[in-house]
Amino acid sequence: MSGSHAGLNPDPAGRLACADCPVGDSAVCAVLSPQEKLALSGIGRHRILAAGERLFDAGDDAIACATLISGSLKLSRLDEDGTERLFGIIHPSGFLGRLFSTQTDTTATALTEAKLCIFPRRDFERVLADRPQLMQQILSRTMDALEESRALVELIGRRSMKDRLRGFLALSLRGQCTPGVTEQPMIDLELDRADLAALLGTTIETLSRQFGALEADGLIARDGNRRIKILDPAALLG
Amino acid sequence: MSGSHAGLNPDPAGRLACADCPVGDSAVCAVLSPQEKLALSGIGRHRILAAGERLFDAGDDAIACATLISGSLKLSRLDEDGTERLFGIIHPSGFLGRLFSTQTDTTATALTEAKLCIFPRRDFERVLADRPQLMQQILSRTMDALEESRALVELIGRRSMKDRLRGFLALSLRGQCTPGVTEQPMIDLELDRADLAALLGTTIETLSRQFGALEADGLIARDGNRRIKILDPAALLG
DNA sequence: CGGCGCGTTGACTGTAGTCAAATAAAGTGG
DNA sequence: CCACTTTATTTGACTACAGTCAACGCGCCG
Repeated sequence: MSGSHAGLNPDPAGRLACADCPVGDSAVCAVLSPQEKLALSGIGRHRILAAGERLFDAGDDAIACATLISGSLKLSRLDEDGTERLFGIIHPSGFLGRLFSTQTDTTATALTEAKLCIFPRRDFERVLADRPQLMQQILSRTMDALEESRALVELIGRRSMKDRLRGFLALSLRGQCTPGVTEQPMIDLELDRADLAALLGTTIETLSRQFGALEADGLIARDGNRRIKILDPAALLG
Repeated sequence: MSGSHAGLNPDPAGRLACADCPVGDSAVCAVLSPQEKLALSGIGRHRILAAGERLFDAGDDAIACATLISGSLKLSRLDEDGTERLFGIIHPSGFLGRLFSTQTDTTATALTEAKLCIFPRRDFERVLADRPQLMQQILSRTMDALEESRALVELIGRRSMKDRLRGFLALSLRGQCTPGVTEQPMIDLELDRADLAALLGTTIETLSRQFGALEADGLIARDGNRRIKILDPAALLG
């Protein structure tokens, strides 16, 4: 790798180089022609967030939407009493931002170092109006996000914490789609206990006990704090 | 009123009459010109659901999207263990349906008698591709729905049931937007206890007790099973 | 070595779930 | 309009589970 940021070589003027973008064929802009991408890249710029750094999803008027190039982000909001609540995790090629609307107070925080391709909201909306395929792409992803949010509602609506954690692990399992049929797949938790508790609507103590319970049941085995081996995938999904 | 269905007079052939549609200027189709509406009405038809009747949101390939004309619907899904889980309520002029996707198992059930304007998914998608304003309208509403779903996540993520119910009442209060500044506004619950429990992720017994607790606190007063007078709006929202 | 961040464990309390029964509301037919 | 049936909601007693506060273990870095 020649640059410090693998897979991305912005030219000296800071223009986006789409040609060698690692998510060029899976992000929303994949539906655009090279010329259209060039036009879009004219209004966007790159930004790198260090782990823990926050991007204001909508609170900031200038930077309202973005594609995640690498790393991962958590979407969260602060309750009125100061408690953090997680809504989901964004992975590379994911799109984030609230178009056509007054701003929300949802923030995006980098879980790892994260590279983003960000666009001013107004400019992006203008481009959108002329490119139906791009708008359809965004619509489709927004509907996916809605689906995902409802899956979360379903998850945290469960009464027992053991079921919530089981359900979360089941979702993670599907999400990771480990290539190659592993009998006992591994899950990498991208969240620490505090974030996972904020996602599932519980406390770190209860979470810890439920991990213990699932392990005692022979369903999982822990390897360090964030690696989980699934001993009985059938029981997890069932 | 001449017909049995107030505000709607489909012609003898079953074609939609958009001219006197009660939600014609607030539904997604409001952005279309009269001619465009005519074209759209050619692919849609009306349907009336009796209270309790279900419309398969996506399980049915032929009927995949719709605008609600009157009445109200609940969106729900059945957990693998047979428990119903609510995701939200649709009101007149609301749009429902999952475009551009494999089907989900979310169903829509009429809470009251409900009139819908339904469209075959494929046909609707074709129209969408040619009408950017309509697509933008749908995108905007989908983002609203996502916002709403996240508000629900925030709600049911709260640990205490009293807070959940308080939060729900607060949302209902904003939602109803009673015209005229009432000091002690009324809320009409559109859901029975079972549905409300399914929405908030609890049981009808606990719900009942929390209603009692809020009443004992002097926050609300109940009038029958579904009417709530808000005695202290400030405490509810705070 | 000692402090610090993160996760686990323990003891205790409070709150929500469960099963069962009573009461209130709504619908039905005379 | 009233008596009766059916359904919806409330209340009670009990149990189990999750939250809270506090202490401990562990790996990491200065």
